[in-house]
Amino acid sequence: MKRVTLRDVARMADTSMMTVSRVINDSPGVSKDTRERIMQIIVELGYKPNKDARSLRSGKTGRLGVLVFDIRNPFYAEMIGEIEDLANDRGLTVIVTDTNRSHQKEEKALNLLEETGVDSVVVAPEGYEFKHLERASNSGLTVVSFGVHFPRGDIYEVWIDDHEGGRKAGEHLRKQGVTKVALVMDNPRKATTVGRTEGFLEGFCSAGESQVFNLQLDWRVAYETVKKMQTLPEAFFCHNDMMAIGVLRALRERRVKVGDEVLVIGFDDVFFAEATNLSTLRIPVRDMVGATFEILSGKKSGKIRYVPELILRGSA
Amino acid sequence: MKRVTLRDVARMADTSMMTVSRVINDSPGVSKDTRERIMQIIVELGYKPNKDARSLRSGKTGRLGVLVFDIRNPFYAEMIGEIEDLANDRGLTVIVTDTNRSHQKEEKALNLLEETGVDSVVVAPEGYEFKHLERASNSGLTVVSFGVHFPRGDIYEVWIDDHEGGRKAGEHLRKQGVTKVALVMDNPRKATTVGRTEGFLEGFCSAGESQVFNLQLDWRVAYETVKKMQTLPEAFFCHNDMMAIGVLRALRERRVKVGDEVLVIGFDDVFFAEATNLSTLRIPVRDMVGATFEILSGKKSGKIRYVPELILRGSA
DNA sequence: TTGTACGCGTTATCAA
DNA sequence: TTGATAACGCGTACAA
Repeated sequence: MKRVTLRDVARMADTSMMTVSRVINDSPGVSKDTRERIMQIIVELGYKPNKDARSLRSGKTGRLGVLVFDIRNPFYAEMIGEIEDLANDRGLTVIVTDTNRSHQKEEKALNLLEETGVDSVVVAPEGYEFKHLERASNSGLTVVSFGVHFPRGDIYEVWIDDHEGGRKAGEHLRKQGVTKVALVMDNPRKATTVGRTEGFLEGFCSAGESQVFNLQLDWRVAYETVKKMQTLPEAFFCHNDMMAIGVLRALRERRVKVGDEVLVIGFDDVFFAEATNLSTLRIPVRDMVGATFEILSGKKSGKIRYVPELILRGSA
Repeated sequence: MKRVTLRDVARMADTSMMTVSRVINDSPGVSKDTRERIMQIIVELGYKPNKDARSLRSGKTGRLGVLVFDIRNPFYAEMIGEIEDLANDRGLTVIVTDTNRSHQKEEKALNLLEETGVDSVVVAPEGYEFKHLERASNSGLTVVSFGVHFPRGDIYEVWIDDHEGGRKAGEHLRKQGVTKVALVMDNPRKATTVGRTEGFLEGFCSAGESQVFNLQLDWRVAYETVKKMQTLPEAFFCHNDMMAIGVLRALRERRVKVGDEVLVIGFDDVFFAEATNLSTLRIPVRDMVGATFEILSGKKSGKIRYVPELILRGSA
């Protein structure tokens, strides 16, 4: 099963490799006759251009790297799905890497992608450091930070305004008359956590008592934490829907009526938020991926901001 | 920012490209001195081998293609996550494509992967046709079907015994005294659907009345179907956990006590099954991915079978 | 409109 | 132990 090459096609068509090359690239300068004849032979032989040779020659890889923070979180799966759709339309190959919630792995994976060879990288970063992103960007890669905002970082971004999202949640709970609230958040070193927490407290106006938990980003941890709480607050604001689902489970086991006795708000609006009737802050993934590709294609640049929308369902 | 090549390193080290090549490949035949000297220069210059050139030269791409049926379903996200882990250990690059529940797209994506160039493909197929898999396999690619069994297909498989899984569910419900059950299944043309349905009916022993719905694989559709049902059965057996979550939502809105008045069993055991207390048939994704890599590395071959385990939680 | 020659970065082969 | 040369498959520059 030897691979069919340009040379084989040329030989078969009794012409030069160059002419065949022109045909497969739709370049001008080939007569209709020759073009058709060659086309036929290409189909006959089942010729497929070798992309590695092309990349080697052209310097462009036609590959797009995607680094996600946690592929098991449906938010990122959704993001990948949307990216794939657009990438496919543009004939790009998508290389996905799960950084598994580890900053160290994020750096490693980024290096690996550079070695593998990609034209650009979309990163949903851990959100603490950004030096590695800048470095990659400086070394000639187009880098887009997806979701996370680094005000002092010099990289492209399609970011979500965490502060504003938090504010909306806080404001809503205050208006609902909530006075005692618990925040089930991620690591406080991250920009995301700080934004959501501070935004919330601003919107909540210190109207009452608030307690902040900074936990590992894992629904099970959230579950166990709430399960063990001595006294429950009147509401929970969760770092994302995954954490929220853990909280919901704990509340269910404690036989608390969610949306009535205790309110819960998540963040992201993944599919199971709707399916489990969870109020949450919607991140417009699809639009954001669209913007990402506009950056990749050079139509836009800089830092593009999106604001989450508060989606009210049964839980709050 | 020109790329540093082997030639640059060789020039700098005042030696030949070949020697440098030997160093970066840990090949024998280089003196300790030269090796160390070259190593140092490699670090100094920040040299990274160009994988495209390597692939071109060696014929091996170091790339693994993964085709999943629906990346938004956490089952597949989990599968990808596990594959990534093992691929990383082996220095493989993973190229993921979501076939978006479309057989047509599955075929297209497979072709695309062949053009992109991969050494092997793991495909979680739609599960109706398998000709395209055989074709790809015959053209020199290592193809592994993940999850789906094609008894008459001549391709490697790491498959899950749907029939046995269904049987376990049916048997359990029968023993619970259920007599009226509804099956919320996928397209009946698929091997998976047939296996789960027939297995269930066998285990259920036609002990009572059963009604089969063949729906589009979408939690929303499942939700709407159950929402509209005139009379409810005593139990639901769902094609997967995604469908089950739709059923659960409908039941909740109908104010039915799940696990008490109506039982529900899913399939897959994704993370939200545990979080929402859903009984289900667990597919050992991690083990299966391990087996997949044993096939890829040539340590195993043929068709490797796994049996789902019935995980009982509150819903049944 | 068509063809020739060279180079992209690497490795296999063979010779020194 | 080291190096020269060719080749992997393709595209660009230039010539015909």
